[in-house]
Amino acid sequence: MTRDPTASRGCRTPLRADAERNRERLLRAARSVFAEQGLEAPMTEIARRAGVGVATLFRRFPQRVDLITAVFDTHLDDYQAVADHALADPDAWRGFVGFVEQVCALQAADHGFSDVLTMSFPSNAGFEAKRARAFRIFVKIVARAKASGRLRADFAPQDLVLVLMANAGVVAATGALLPQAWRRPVGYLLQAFDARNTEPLPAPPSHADLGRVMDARTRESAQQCDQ
Amino acid sequence: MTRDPTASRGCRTPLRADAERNRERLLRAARSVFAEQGLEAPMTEIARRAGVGVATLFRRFPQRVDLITAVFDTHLDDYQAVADHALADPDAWRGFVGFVEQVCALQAADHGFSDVLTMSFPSNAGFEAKRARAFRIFVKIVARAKASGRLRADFAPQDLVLVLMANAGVVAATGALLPQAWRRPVGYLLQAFDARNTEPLPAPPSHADLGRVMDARTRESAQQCDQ
DNA sequence: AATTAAGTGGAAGGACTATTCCACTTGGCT
DNA sequence: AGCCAAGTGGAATAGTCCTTCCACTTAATT
Repeated sequence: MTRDPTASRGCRTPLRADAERNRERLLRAARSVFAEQGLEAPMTEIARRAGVGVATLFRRFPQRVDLITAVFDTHLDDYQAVADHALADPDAWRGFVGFVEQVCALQAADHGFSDVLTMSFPSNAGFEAKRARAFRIFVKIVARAKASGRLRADFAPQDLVLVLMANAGVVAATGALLPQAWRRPVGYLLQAFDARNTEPLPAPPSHADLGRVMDARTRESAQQCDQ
Repeated sequence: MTRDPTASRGCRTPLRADAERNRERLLRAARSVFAEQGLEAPMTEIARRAGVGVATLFRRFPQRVDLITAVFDTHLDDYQAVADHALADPDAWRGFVGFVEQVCALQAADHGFSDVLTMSFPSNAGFEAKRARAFRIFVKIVARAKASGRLRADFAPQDLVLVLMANAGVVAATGALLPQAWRRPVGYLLQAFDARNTEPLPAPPSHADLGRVMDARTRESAQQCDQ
């Protein structure tokens, strides 16, 4: 994409060419390890797969969370693209359904991303800004689908987070053995979101509450103090 | 409940009185630790809370799985009781809905049980027999609710397992911070199970497939070889 | 009260992982 | 070509947890 070696990170002094090369090998290795094993994969495994020493990994990404946000930054772009595409769908309901299905498919395809979607990373403002931007698109998708009459009026945008948590549970349990199993519960949920279902529901958690939950999840998996 | 000290386990020689006392303290401690921290809580923490040495814990329960099945055996009785109660409900649909809600509530109340419900323990035949018996009741609950016309015809009993996996995900993520958050996605799912929703769904996993998944989950969390 | 097999606690050993350190290497510049 | 700051790998340290071991204690029996 970019040729400027400084552009890939926000640092003052550009990395030496070999260091930049190693950084990219680390990102590639981390991407596949996180996808296979989740966010708590051993750092040594990532360094080994990248073919560099662990010191190089820790010098470039002092905290696990730095590596995580660097790896999944591009995934958030995919997330955003899926949202944009859904909003552009001439059929509002189909756009909504497609968005939920595709995001759940992203979760199923990447064990790490599955968790990232239900955690927050306050130490990386850019990362959270991307998430917030995609979520704002989703709010529009929801509004449009409600206006079309197909999405029930009491659907709350926060429900997406609950869906992602539920799907993460299914994907974590069924994993590689039944890679399509998640489609069934997601199918049920999508039908429940149809406006033909009008029975009252328990109240959704507030946006702020979910933010606190997502923060807490990050903190418990990263036992080190940040900043 | 029982006064016969041999009755609480299937062993030949009864335990010495002090040993039996320690065994019960261990079970009580493990119950609360598993509930709070999940099935992977440190063994030393359990021994510490029981006020005994770790050796006592390992002598009585050589493998973690032995402790888990001993602790959750009584929970399976609750599970069974909930199923029996649901089947006895004069309103078949209300029985079905109540069963799903109550089992999900059991998951929310106990982090360990939440996982136990989606794992299998082939090394403990009695444990699996109890689970199978409760599941057979659930199959009847399902058949009766379908016959009443309120439960959609394409609901599969295996869907319960997927619901439990999804709920485990929600409960694990929202945890103590939002102890009621699970009610909303479960509410959605229950509405989706209503016969008014007739759109086709992705096929459910077979019973055998889910059995394999549940076995695999047990194996990965217990890295030791069994038997 | 004496005997002894059963039971006990805590230390020790071993596996695994995160993180730091430092002697050595190398890219980029003159 | 030669300098040197930037960069490197792997060893060393530290922390956590599981599991075993063994010298000591105690319940039950006589």
